[in-house]
Amino acid sequence: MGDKRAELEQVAIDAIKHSGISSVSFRTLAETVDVKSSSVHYHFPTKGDLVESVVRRYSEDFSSELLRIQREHRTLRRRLVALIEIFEEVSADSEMCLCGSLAADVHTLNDASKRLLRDFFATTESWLITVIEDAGSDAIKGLKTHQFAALLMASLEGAGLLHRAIGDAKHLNAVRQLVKAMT
Amino acid sequence: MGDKRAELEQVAIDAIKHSGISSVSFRTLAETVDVKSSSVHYHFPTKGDLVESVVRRYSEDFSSELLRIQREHRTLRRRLVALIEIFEEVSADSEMCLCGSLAADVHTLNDASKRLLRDFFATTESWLITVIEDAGSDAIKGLKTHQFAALLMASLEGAGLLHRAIGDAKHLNAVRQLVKAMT
DNA sequence: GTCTATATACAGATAGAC
DNA sequence: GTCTATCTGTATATAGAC
Repeated sequence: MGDKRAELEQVAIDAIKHSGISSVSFRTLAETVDVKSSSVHYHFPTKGDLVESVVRRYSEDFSSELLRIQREHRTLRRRLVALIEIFEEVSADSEMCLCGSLAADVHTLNDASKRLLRDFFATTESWLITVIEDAGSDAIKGLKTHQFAALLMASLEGAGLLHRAIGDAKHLNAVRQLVKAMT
Repeated sequence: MGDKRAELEQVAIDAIKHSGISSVSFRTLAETVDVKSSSVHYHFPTKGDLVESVVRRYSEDFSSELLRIQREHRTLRRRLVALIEIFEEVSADSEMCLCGSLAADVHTLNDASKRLLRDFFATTESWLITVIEDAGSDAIKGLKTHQFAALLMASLEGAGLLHRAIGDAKHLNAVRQLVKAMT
């Protein structure tokens, strides 16, 4: 375990994805990586600093995944299904999107983290718009491109939330079905 | 203020819709209705009892709204738009669906409340299936009835979550557009 | 970088007087 | 039904030794 800071970030990310920011304390975090809570404060002076770091890291990793999808898949449908599969894999571990999870507790976040959350959703929707336009569409069955992107964003976050809460995959299945029906 | 118990429930409901269960404490609740926290414990022995009561009350009120929509509107599209408008009104107050808000903190709930949450989503989706079938459809543009219902449920909760978090109405607008495009 | 020790605040909950 | 007083646990955060 060379990089304690990175280790702490990863443990925090998993905990937030699993049960939200309120389940992350400096004490539990410290126990998991086998240090004392004051050592966690050495790496992250305040909880706000910790949250800021994990959102930044998660957003970077997620953007890389989006680029990988664009590289590995050529059709709109396959690209969208690949995105849905990311959400399905996270749900299979009883977790959800880190930013969706934090969105539920936005009132506890500092301004920098709020901005990073906004950026995450904006960036992901921009990617959606790009791959739709890349397929030569400016509308999908009556929905403008930006509306279809917003619908997918909301559906994926909502389905992820419901899956984590009640353990049912049907909502994510429905999103998958929507994509198959509309592309 | 005759009924302190009902008053406490209403304050708790508003707080949960606005910022989640973690924002509700016996102390803040007590101050809002001008009693002491021990008096809140008289009405609700534990926090679990309080949550159970508010979910039950919210679910009953919501079911009444669904019945009202069925009474006041005749076409599928108008009924679905009326449901979306409920979510839009809540979002306009910077709040979201109580059960969607609690879904994010499901790990803090007792078993009874978890069951009530599940029931809320199941009941609402059953209503959706009923009004779709009532319109004579067993599928909507490639989606089976139950899949379209699940998609709407996830979209509405997700859009409500995102609206509360980042203050943008575009996701709920997209759901409205979906309904217009598909009915 | 990590530790011990501690400050301070707030959480849920209970006992017993009125 | 509501109060005062209190218990216990946990949270974020800091000072200072090693």
